[in-house]
Amino acid sequence: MTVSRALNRNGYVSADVRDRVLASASRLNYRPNVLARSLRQQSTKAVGVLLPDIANPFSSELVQGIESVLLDNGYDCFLTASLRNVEREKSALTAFLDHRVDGILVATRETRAGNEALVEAVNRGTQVVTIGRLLNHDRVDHVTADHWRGAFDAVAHLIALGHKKIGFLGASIVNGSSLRRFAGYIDAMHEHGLEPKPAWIVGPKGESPKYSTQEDGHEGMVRLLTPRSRPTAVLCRNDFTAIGAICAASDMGRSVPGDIAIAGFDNIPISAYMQPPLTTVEQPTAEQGRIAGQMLVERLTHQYEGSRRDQVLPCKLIVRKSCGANS
Amino acid sequence: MTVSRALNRNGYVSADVRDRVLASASRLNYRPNVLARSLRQQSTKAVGVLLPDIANPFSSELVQGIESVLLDNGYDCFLTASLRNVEREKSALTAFLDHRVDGILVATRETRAGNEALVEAVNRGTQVVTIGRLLNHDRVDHVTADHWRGAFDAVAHLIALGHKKIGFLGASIVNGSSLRRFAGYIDAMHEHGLEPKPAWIVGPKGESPKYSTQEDGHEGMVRLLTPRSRPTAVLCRNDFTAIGAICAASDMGRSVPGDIAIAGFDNIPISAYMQPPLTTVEQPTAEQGRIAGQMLVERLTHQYEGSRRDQVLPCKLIVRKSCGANS
DNA sequence: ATTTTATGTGATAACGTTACCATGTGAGTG
DNA sequence: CACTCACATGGTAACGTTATCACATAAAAT
Repeated sequence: MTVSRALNRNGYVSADVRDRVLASASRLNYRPNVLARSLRQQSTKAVGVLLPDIANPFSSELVQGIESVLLDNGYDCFLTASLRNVEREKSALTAFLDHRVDGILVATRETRAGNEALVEAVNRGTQVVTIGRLLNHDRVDHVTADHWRGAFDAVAHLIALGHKKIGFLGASIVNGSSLRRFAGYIDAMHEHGLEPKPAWIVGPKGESPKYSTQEDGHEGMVRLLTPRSRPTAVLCRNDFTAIGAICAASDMGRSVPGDIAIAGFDNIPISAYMQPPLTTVEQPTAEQGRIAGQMLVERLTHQYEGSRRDQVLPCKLIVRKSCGANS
Repeated sequence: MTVSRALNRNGYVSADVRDRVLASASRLNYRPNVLARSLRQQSTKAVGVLLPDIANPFSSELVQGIESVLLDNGYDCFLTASLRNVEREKSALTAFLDHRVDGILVATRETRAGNEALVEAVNRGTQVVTIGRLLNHDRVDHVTADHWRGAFDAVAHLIALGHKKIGFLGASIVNGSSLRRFAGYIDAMHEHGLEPKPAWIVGPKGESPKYSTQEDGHEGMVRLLTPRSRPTAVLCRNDFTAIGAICAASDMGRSVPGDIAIAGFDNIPISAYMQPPLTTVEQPTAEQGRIAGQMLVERLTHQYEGSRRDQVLPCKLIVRKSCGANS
């Protein structure tokens, strides 16, 4: 017990004893067994971070924000990537719960099964904070960027440049409603008295909500440019799809932005280096991570115990050349 | 005890009792406490994966390979990103050790401090396998792609296309020797009777080994194209720098590959969608992950207890348009 | 002188598992 | 009939910590 006090520097220990304990510990290369400590204290001082995938600047930046807060507060972070796969997500969550993490940060897109698993986690006493994902639970805080307004602003920008036939790449009309970027596009069109035509909207074909890669963007742009009624501008679901779309347009002999303007979303670092540089919408990613981390820490330390907090951060339009603006 | 046997399905338990136990467990939403189990069994059935960064298709693919093997063998994986920062790497490693992972997979670039920490981990009994990183220890297996030959082949390709003034972007002559891609470039030049000029080689300016981003590539290409003695082709350290380089060339009014041929390394998914599509060297990333995972599992289960194994996998040249080959 | 307070040390139990051993049953064997 | 053997069940201790309590001493306050 005295040793424990000496190592943890709490309680009364004489300087002499403490020094001898610390000296022995360092001589023996002693490291406390976190398992035993966690078992006793019923707390691991570890949090799990559930990411959509990790080949993604978004995830990386988010994690930086998260870790900056959590490490400072004495929590270790363990990451897992769900690969946008429900099974993987559930098993990752189970792994976190089995390892008794104190809290979980979730940055994956919502799925039914995932939500159920999360609610169960909360009911078990694990604190959960979501990032860019809705989870209807009174004790689950939430932080997100305003994707809706980001898309709205991007469309407004395209309209200001004279475009009227504006398409969206990355959502299907049937199940796109949960994608706030898509909703922002639709609402912006209506707001400006324009009616989005179904032929200008391409996305996943089946039930799958996935449509996030360069391949998808390429395929989608081919579909957009083939029919008679073609858009003159396209807002893409994210920068990856936008990059695929630029490539497809170029493959089909169309110039960007001359024949078709293309805007992305997320402002991944590479988008500034495209030919042409990509106009896109930036979201405050690291900031979301920091805030989510902060919210989680406040829950874990009982600094905050109230009901759900929602924080929505603004996005920012980054104008480059892919939409023809002269800046 | 009987309950433990019933849940773990080992030892003798009557069918009746087992069913009742399982029924109760499921009714009570029981989950075994992994901490207690690990404490008792002196094994967590978890492995830590130390990644260079996570905004990287390389990491993502690697993790897929790793997880495919480890999950099948009953091990959970926890990821950490060192962000190419020695302090972060050490603290991540400490976190793994403190949480008593059974094994560690390391995919970061070697550093002195990192190596020392790893050797200490091994001496504590934690199994370590490295990926693309040398660690001189008799019990540490190692898997890597043949970066040297990949670069060698890429240079040979450029030479076959008629280039003689071939540069390298991403290493400095002083501390580039540990970068096998750079060594492959140098050796290929000599092998073909060409002498690489210092002016054709750009990389980090100080001690730092970092030179991996689009920004770096852009900056490097500007430096390459400014002086009188300019290369006609450049092999870049990776695809990110190559993409930055293409952008810089274009910014300076040079055509790729007309004025300057550019090759990358890694074949990240986006490289096929560049303008022009990037000629690059592919490494079998997921395969490295699978093999490393397999080696680790064999160590952990005592299926293999011999001395160090080294596995080197071949790279593959992916010819696209950025070097002017007509395919 | 007595009581309080601050300081220091250690015994004990508990966290939730499982390894190991002890015991018990009933069937089959010599 | 005694004996082995497969099957079944449970008691006990241990993994490495720390919360709690108990106690001891010395200094300070009454």
